[in-house]
Amino acid sequence: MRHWLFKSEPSAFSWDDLWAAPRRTTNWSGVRNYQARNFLRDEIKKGDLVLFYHSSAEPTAAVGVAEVTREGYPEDPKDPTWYQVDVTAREPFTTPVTLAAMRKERALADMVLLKKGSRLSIQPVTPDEWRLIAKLGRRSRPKDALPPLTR
DNA sequence: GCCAACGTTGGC
DNA sequence: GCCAACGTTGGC
Repeated sequence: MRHWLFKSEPSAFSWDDLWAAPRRTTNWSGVRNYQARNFLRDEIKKGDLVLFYHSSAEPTAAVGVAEVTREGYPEDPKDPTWYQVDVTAREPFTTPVTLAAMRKERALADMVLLKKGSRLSIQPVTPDEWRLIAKLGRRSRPKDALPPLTR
């Protein structure tokens, strides 16, 4: 099982939009970059986990975990140039992991997200990076609390 | 709003 | 195949 980070501008589609969607699921479409397309088409598998990242937001941050529930399929079956997957929201972070917080972690220095000029909207995350970000995202969650509302 | 960095397009 | 021009991304 692999890990990924998907960017979305919350003004276009936010974590809360995904959480509110039927079956908390959406088709992740509209990606128009070939490297990201190749991930969607060839490498992202059902059961992979996704960090949902808010770009162009205040703050920019990873805000929750989603799961890939359908592998890559063409947006248009007659012209299989662009691919989509389905993702289902699994867990909102109790504490969003901001871009600034990630930059402070030496262990995350090599993250694709943090590379200068990097703007890939679908990117791989290593298991170590995932572990740390998930840990940061789950801070301060009372043991016996219900999953929090996202807003 | 600014602008650096990037990806794509198209003339040659 | 080169590369300038252009449009977009996304942090600040």
